[in-house]
Amino acid sequence: MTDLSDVESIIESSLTVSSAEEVHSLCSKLCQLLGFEYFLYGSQFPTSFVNPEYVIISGFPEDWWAHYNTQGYMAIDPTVLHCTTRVVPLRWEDITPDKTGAGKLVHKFMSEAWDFGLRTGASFPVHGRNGEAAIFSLVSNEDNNSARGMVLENLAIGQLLSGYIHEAVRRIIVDGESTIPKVQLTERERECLTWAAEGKTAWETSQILNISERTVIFHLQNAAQKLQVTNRPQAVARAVSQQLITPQLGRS
Amino acid sequence: MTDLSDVESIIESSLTVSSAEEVHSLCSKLCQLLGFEYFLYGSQFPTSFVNPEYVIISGFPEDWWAHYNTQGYMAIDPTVLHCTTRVVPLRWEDITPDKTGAGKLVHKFMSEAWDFGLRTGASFPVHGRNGEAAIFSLVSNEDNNSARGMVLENLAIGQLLSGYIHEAVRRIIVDGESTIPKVQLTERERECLTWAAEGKTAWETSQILNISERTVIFHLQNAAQKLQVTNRPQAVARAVSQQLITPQLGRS
DNA sequence: CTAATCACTGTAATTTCTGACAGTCGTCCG
DNA sequence: CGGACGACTGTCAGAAATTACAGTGATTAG
Repeated sequence: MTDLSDVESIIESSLTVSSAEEVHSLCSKLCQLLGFEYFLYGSQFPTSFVNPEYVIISGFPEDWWAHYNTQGYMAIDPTVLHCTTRVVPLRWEDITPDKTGAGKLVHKFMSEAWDFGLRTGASFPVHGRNGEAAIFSLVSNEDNNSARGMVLENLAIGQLLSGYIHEAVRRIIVDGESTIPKVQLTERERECLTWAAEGKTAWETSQILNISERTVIFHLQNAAQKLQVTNRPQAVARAVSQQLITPQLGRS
Repeated sequence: MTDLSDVESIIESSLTVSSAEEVHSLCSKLCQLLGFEYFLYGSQFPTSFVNPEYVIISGFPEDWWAHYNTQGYMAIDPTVLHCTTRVVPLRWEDITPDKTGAGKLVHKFMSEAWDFGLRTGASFPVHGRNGEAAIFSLVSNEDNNSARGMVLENLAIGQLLSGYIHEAVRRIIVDGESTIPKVQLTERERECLTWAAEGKTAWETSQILNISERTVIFHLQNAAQKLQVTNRPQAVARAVSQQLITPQLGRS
């Protein structure tokens, strides 16, 4: 079992790191601490549905990672699939592809990973406040009961620390320089977008907010400009996926 | 430290529970196991931005919970605020409202909670695959260092189990009967919605997909009907928030 | 005080969306 | 084989959104 003070120290470090390199070494440290050889952090920010932004911090063997990318394995990786759809960790031993059709590819993928030293591990999903999805994997190159026991023992710690790692990345990447823009909407812009997302026309929204239809259009146009989008459906999609508008608390 | 086999048994139970009552007793069990007196599970499903669906499973003192609701405390509850914006647990001892303005209300709120026996605890955020946000709180009525130590020790376990609880609720509520409908879109409907969410007009989408503009409109109308919405922005908003359309893997 | 920001309003031309009409073609399943 | 379903296409009228024009008034930060 891992020492509580070590975990606390990693949490504290995660709150102060300020570059991707520091996150990398922090991950390495926690990886070692928990007894694993390899790690991988990856996240996807919903800046666009067709070309989302990715942030990858890899502690996987370089040749495997290169192979993974040239083969486009992300599309079939069962850990990625799990982490985009679930909120609980995936123990790699629980991956059981069927031998037919798509399962065959997954089988090949996993045996290749095994050959590169990625043998026993767990993947932790993190879903963030801005609609981003992240995965953090911890992997051992042992393939035995002791390694599997280690995975089980660290399931909770791994899930907890994945959250802190993700928030560190988020702070550095999104709130920092980055290609991922930070958009500040005004109260009115949010209101108008919310009602648009609710299916109201500009005129209907104007009745709800007791302002003129023209003003509603004005706010929606300003919002669209800030979001760098060209029309209302796209503005609504961005606002929703970046969680600039969220279901109101305390209603219903 | 909690026994690993107890945690495993709770995880297993979470996979088979089939009613809200069973979830309640499962939560009670884990609450006791970790040494707490009270729990609360709450989640919000983004079925609508104005009237979201709530699922509450309360193991809080009844009179406090009634008071909480009549006062509309959800809007100011710092644990709710934390869990809607963060992905890591909140230790209640870290809540430090300023004494000015809104902080004053929070202060009042917390001292009232203390009076009802809610004194030391932690709240765990869970963000789900369909844009839903959940909070799981574990609370002790002790207010001393041993209780605070207990919170710290169970931070990882609590975060892990919150995920399993949430998935159990999700399975029962959303995939079961429920007021939250499960929508199945066809491939074409998803494609058309995705491009609409990218800001493409029906005509532009028709060029991308090599079909007629009329057909794109047709698919969008069918999607809107399935989603029970009245126009395109709303259809896009629903599809995004229910993650019926998601950023494509392996691009960018 | 000045500049910036936000909330607000109007007109007019053009494009896009919505809704209601009416169909074809192919596949899968009982 | 018949029925259900998905993908596909067309026209037309009315409603809504987009773009571009041109402003007012209030508040706030430097």
